[in-house]
Amino acid sequence: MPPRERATSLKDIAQALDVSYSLVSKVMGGNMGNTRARPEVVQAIQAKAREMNYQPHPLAGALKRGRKGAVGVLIHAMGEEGTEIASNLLRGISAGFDEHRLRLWLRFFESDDEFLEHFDKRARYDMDGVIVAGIAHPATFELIKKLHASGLPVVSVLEGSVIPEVANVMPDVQHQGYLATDHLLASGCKRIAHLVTTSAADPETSRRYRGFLAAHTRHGISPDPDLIFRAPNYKLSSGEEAVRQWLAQGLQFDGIVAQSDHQAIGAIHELLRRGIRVPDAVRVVGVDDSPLCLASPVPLTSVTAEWVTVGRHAADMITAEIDGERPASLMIAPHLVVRRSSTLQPQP
Amino acid sequence: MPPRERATSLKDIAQALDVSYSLVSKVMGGNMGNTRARPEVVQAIQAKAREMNYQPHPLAGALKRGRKGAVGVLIHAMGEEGTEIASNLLRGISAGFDEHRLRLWLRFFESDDEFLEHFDKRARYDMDGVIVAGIAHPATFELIKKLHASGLPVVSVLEGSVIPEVANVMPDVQHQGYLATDHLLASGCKRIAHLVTTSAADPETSRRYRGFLAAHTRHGISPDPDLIFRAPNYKLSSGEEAVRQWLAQGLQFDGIVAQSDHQAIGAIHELLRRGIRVPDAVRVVGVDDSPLCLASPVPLTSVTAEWVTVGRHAADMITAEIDGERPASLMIAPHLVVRRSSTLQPQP
DNA sequence: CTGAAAGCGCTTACAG
DNA sequence: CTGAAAGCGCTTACAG
Repeated sequence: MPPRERATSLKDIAQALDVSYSLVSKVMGGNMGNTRARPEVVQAIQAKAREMNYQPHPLAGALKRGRKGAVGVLIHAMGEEGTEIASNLLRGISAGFDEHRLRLWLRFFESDDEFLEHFDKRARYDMDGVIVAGIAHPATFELIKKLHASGLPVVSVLEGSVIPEVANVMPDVQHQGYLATDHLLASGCKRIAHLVTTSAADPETSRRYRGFLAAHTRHGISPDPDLIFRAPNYKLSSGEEAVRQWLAQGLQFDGIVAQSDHQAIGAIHELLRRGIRVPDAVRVVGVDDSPLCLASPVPLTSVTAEWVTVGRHAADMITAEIDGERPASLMIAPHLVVRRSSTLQPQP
Repeated sequence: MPPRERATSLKDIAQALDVSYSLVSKVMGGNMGNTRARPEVVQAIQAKAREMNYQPHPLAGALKRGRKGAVGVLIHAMGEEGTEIASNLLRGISAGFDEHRLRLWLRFFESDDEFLEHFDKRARYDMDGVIVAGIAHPATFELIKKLHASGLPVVSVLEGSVIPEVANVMPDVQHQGYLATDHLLASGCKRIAHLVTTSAADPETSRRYRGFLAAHTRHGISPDPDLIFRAPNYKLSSGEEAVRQWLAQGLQFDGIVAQSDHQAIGAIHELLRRGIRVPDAVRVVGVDDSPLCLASPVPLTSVTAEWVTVGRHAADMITAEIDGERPASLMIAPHLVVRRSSTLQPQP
C-alpha cells in the first residue's frame, strides 16, 4: 500500500506563487479584512488553488475559531420503528453540514438520561451546539430551556415551536392533516374517522386535528365527534383499537385519517379481519409515507413528512446559531402520495 | 443567554500546579516518552484534571497528529427500506467512535457515483478512512480495491470477505440460515421451502443457503431442490412470487425460510390470499428482525442481524486501521426471535 | 527527572 | 497594498 500523498496546504500555494500564506488564507477564506489585494494576485491565487486541488484542512480552521467541531444530536423516541424517521433526519443533517463544507461530528443520544448524565461533565464543553429532535414531552421543553439558558446553541425539531427563543424546524403537521382529509373528502367520503394523538388533555391542541377540521370546513361537512378516537400513541395497536371501538359503538364511517402509518396499517389489519374491505368500504390514509406503506396488506396512501429536508434545515440553523445569528423557525410543506388504500379503482 | 464558560485546557492545569504544560500533556495522554515523572506529580496532575473537569480538545490533538477528523461512510442500497439497517449500522459506528473518544465525522454517500465523483478531487485528501457497507456487487469490490490501493484506510461491511487485505465485519449470515432452518426442523417441519438470493450464478455461493443445508444435514433430512426459489432481490414481491411458483408446481411445504423480512412478509401475504393459514399450515421465518416483523399480518419470527454491533466493530476497525494496525475480520453471531409466524400455539 | 520550543494548518489584529 | 507574527490546544523530539 503506497504512502498517501500529502494534501495541499496554504503554504504550498504561497510558496508556489511567492506570496505570503496570510494573503492566500484571506483570499481563500473570502475574508480580506483591511486587505485590498490586486485582482491579478487574487486570481493567480485562486487559479493555483484549483490547480493544486487545495482543500482547506477542516480541523485547523475550527480550532482557530474556537470550535469543537461537534454538534450533538439528541433524538427522542421519534415515530415508530420502521418509519426511518431518525435515519432520514440524520441523513438530512449530514447533507446539510456537508453543503456548508462543515465538519461537524454527530453524536447520537437516545435518551435524555444518557444526554444529561454527560452534559455537565463533558457535553457542554465538548460540542458547539445541540439539535434536539423528537416527541415534545414537557420534560423535553425543560431540557431545551436548560440548554438554551446555559448558553449552548440549540435548535429544536419538535411539533409546535413552544420555546420562542429557540429556533425550531418541523414538517407542517397541520397541513398533513389537511391534505389527508381533503383527499378523502374530495374523493367522496362523507364520514371520516380520525385518530388524534396528543399528550395534551385537549384534542384541539393536535395540529393534525386542526388540519382535519379545516378540510371539513372547506368542504362544508361537519365531522362526527364520535368518530374522533383519542389514540395513546402512534403504534399499530392504536389503529386496531380505534377500529374496534368505532365498530363496537355501531358507528358508520367510509374513511380513516390516521396520524401515523402504523396506526393506519393497524386499522387496515383490523378492518380486514372483520371482513371490511379496503378501500372499497373504507378508505385509509396514513402519515409519514414510510416504507411500511408498501408492506401493508393494501398499499397505503400517506402524507410525506419530508424528514430529509427538515434535517438539512436543522443543520443550516444550528450552524447559523453557532455563528451567532438568530435563524427563524420553519415549517416544511408535506405532500400526498396516493396508493391503493384510498383509491376505488386499483392503481395502474 | 449567558456567555459560555471556557473549557479547561492543559495550560490551566499546568498553571494551577506550576508545572509545564508539556508534562501535563504527557500525563494526560499516557504517553510519557523518555519522561519519568515522579508519581506524586503524576497523581497531582490527574487529581487536578478531574477537579477542573478537563476534557482534551478533540480538534487540537487530531490536527497535531495529522488527522482530518473525518471518516467517510459509503452505504450502498443495503437491505430494503423499513429494515433500518443503515440506521442501526450508523448508530453502531457512531457509538464506537464515541467510545474511543474520537471525533470522527461521518459522511454518508448513497451511491458509488456520488462517492467517486468527489473521491479524487476531495475525499481522498479530506478524510482519514472509509467504511464501505452494502451489497457486494463486483463494482463494489473494484471500488474497495481502488481505495485500498490508494493508501486510504478502508474497512468493509460486506457479505463474504472477498478482499483478504481489507478487514471486513458482517453478521454471520450462514449462521442466520442455520438458526432459522434449525428452528423450523426442530419444531417438526419436514418440507421447508427456501428463497436463495444471490447475485452469483450458483446458489451454493449463498451463505444463508449453506446454513439452510447444514441444518438439514444435522437433522438428517434432505431438502427438496424444487423448493429452492432463486429470488432476484430481497423485496416483498420475491416472497409473493416464490409462493405462487411453489403452489403452481403443486409442491407441498410446511415451512418457509426467507432471506429477508420483506420476502417473508410477501410470502405471508400471498399465502393468506390463497387461504393458507400461517403458522397453522405453513410456518415462516424472516431475516433481520426488523420493525416490519410486527407490521406483518402474522407477527414474524426472524433472525437478528446485529447491525448496531457490526457498526461498533466497524468503528473500532477503521480506527485501528488509521492508527496503522491490521485489525482482523469479524463475523457477528445472530440469534433467533420467535414470534407467532413459526409457533403453533399462539404466543402469550 | 522536567521543560522550552517547534510545529500541525489555519485566522486575524496589527505593523509596515 | 501586503506580510510577519501571535495564537487556537495540543504532541513530541530534543536539550538541559
